[in-house]
Amino acid sequence: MPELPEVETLKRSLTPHLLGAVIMEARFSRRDILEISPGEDPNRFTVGSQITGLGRKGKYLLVELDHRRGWAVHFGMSGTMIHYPEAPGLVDQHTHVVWDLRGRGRVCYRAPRRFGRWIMAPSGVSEVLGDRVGVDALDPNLDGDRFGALLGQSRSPIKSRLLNQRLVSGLGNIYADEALFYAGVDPIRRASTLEGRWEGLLESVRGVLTEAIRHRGTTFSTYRDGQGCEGGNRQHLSVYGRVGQACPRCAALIQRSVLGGRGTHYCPSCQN
DNA sequence: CCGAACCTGTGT
DNA sequence: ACACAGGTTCGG
Repeated sequence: MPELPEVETLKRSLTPHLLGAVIMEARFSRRDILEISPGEDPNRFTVGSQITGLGRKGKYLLVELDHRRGWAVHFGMSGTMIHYPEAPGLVDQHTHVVWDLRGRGRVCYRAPRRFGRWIMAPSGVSEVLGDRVGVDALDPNLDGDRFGALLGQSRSPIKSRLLNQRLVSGLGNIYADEALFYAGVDPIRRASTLEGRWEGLLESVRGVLTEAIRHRGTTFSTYRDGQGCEGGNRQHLSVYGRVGQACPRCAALIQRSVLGGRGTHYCPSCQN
């Protein structure tokens, strides 16, 4: 579910409640969503620590504990992390992590489909992701040339390149489709043929992401921010989820196809 | 590179 | 019963 704008919204909405809090008690109820170093115990690793910062890289929420340790949290398709001012909050069979904060309520992580992951970082939460997450799409150091150099070295469809988190991170199915629409680029166009259009595509990527953050993310069904509130960006989407509706630019009908196994939404007339 | 796999839930 | 869903990884 959450792509970059949703995780960014989550981070911002959780920060005032979590920053500086001490984790009094923790319950990790499913081993299979944890990536932990052998011999480490998630509870012992966590309990008694102070939350010293919240960050984000791509679609990962970085929870920094004291002594440079922490957790890198991924939400898969259906994950949520909600802060409740007091217990119990929503705890059911899909709630896999619960943290009780001293005097500051409780955080519950739910992931009904269990595609999410908690990656333990015993030394450096931003480094633990290694090369599985490339430069963040909103990183100011990313420019058109670098963007093109990263994505353009392949004959794969440009949309598949945008979805590859090892190259540039943060885009998922919604915002890849939206960015390609704004840039006027056909999703199946081969990446190696985008010569001269990288600057424009990167501008479109940044545009759709920052607008979505401004609207606090897109909620189709399960996305919620740190207080359990829905995002308001859905009504601002141009093509995603709008099959059969008029293109906002040329009034042709938005189409849907399947690319790399993902539903792909585009205007057949504006995008080439 | 595509499809399948990993999961549960929802809508037709 | 079947298709589909905001993601990632693996095998062929």
